[in-house]
Amino acid sequence: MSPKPLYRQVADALRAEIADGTRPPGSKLPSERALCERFDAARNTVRMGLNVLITEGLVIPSHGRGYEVRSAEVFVLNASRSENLTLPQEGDSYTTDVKRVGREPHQEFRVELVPLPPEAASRLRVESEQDGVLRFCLRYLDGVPWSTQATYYPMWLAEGTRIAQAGDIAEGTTRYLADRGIEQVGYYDELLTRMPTPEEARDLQIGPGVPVLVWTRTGYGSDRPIRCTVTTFRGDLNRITFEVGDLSARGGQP
Amino acid sequence: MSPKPLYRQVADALRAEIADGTRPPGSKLPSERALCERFDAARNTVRMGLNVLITEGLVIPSHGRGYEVRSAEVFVLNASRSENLTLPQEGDSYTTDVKRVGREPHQEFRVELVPLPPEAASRLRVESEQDGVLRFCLRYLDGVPWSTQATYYPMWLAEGTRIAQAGDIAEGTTRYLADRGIEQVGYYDELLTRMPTPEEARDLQIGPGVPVLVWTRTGYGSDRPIRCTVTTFRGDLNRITFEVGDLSARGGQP
DNA sequence: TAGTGGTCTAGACCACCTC
DNA sequence: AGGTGGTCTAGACCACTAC
Repeated sequence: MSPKPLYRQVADALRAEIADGTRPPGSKLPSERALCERFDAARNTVRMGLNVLITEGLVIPSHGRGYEVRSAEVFVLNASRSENLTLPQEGDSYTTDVKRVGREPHQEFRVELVPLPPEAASRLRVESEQDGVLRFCLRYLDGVPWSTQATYYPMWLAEGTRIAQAGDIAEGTTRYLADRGIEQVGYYDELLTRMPTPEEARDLQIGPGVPVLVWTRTGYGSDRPIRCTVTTFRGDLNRITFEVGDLSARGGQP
Repeated sequence: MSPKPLYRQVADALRAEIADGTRPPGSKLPSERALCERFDAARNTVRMGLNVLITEGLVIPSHGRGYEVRSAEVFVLNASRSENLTLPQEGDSYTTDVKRVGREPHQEFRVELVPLPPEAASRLRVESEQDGVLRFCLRYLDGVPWSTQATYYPMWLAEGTRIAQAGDIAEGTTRYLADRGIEQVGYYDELLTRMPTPEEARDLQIGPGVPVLVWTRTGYGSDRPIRCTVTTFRGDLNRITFEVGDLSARGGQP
């Protein structure tokens, strides 16, 4: 039996203390130098142990203020009800969903004409590099960066609509298009997870050790795809749900 | 302007070389000592830079063999078609789905009577800590650990069925129960991502810097929940999809 | 055996935050 | 000012892998 490396002992000990409630969410860990004494280790070794916990998403380091045990308050997005045009909405789906649970939405918005990235182009079934309309949102919840959403539209759809024009579409683009005869009759959702790119980490203010959840919805008209929406969530703050079939036995649970 | 820290320069330079194809997936990075020379840095500093790339999921370190650029070959699981009893199946959903794309499934299986964990108990609407049946799978794809699946059943359902007995149920449990009058009329899916626990990292042989994708499906009968399935995927190797509505415009795409 | 990454030490100086 | 984490050095020895 080889003994565990010292830095793992540090990580394991602290992880156990977090798990059993000795160090509740929001509390501070002892300082690195204090942990050096406790474990009789060099500072680099203690830092390696703390790094494990950061990578596991358990603690957040703050320069000059110590390490804090992370608290988890997640937002649940119901992907089945989102964009369901038969449900009552005030404004777009995001605003509706967030207000429904009594939290405060805010979004920064922009519209661009861009060459379609390969993933969007293939999903929209147009040539890659061809231009398309990008409607981009950086979304906040109670002032905290929460997710980014990029929706790509093919050029043929931009003509004769306000899609390519700057400015929010108050009723939501899905409804706006539906009212103009471009109806979304079905969609294809893809979900994946990975570590954030440096750009995503910056936009969403993601610390190290937190993955992103990427939700790609391709919306279809009766004869061709009409849009491709890529939503990137902070993995530590979000959960996505789908409802299928008869859930009357479920009651009104969240 | 403060210059970037040296270890970030190391990470950025290597990340760029990976992105532009200079270092293709499967290739080896120069050794730590070689990178020390190239960047005129101490070994610890180079290791900090490499650590960034590990955390981003871009490279995998192997003791004694160097760092390898990770290659991504993902498996796509269609959660809408999975368990759809109207589709032809040979055996359970997992086996069917994997064979459909010409890959080799393998699973290690066990059945236990356990106190229900809180998340499962609340979803099954029984008291926490009460006993339930756990059917657990560790699943491989082409010999690589791919996902774990834990399905919890309430005790009332175990009586008079083979659910609580060890051994695989060849036709799949969903069909087995349906054939015995316990029909799943709807389900509620939840998706989240996080970093793996040490146990998950061991079972799935997940390296540092790779998140897991957790898919929880609660199946409902006409009057109450009948099971809760928690599937934990390696985030680097899996993607989940959902289909809703009329997708005839989509054709037979994968 | 030689080269690789894994672990670890004992310092140093800097940048940030709180008081 | 004093404590915190952030960065960095220059070594050391061990464990694993390849040849």
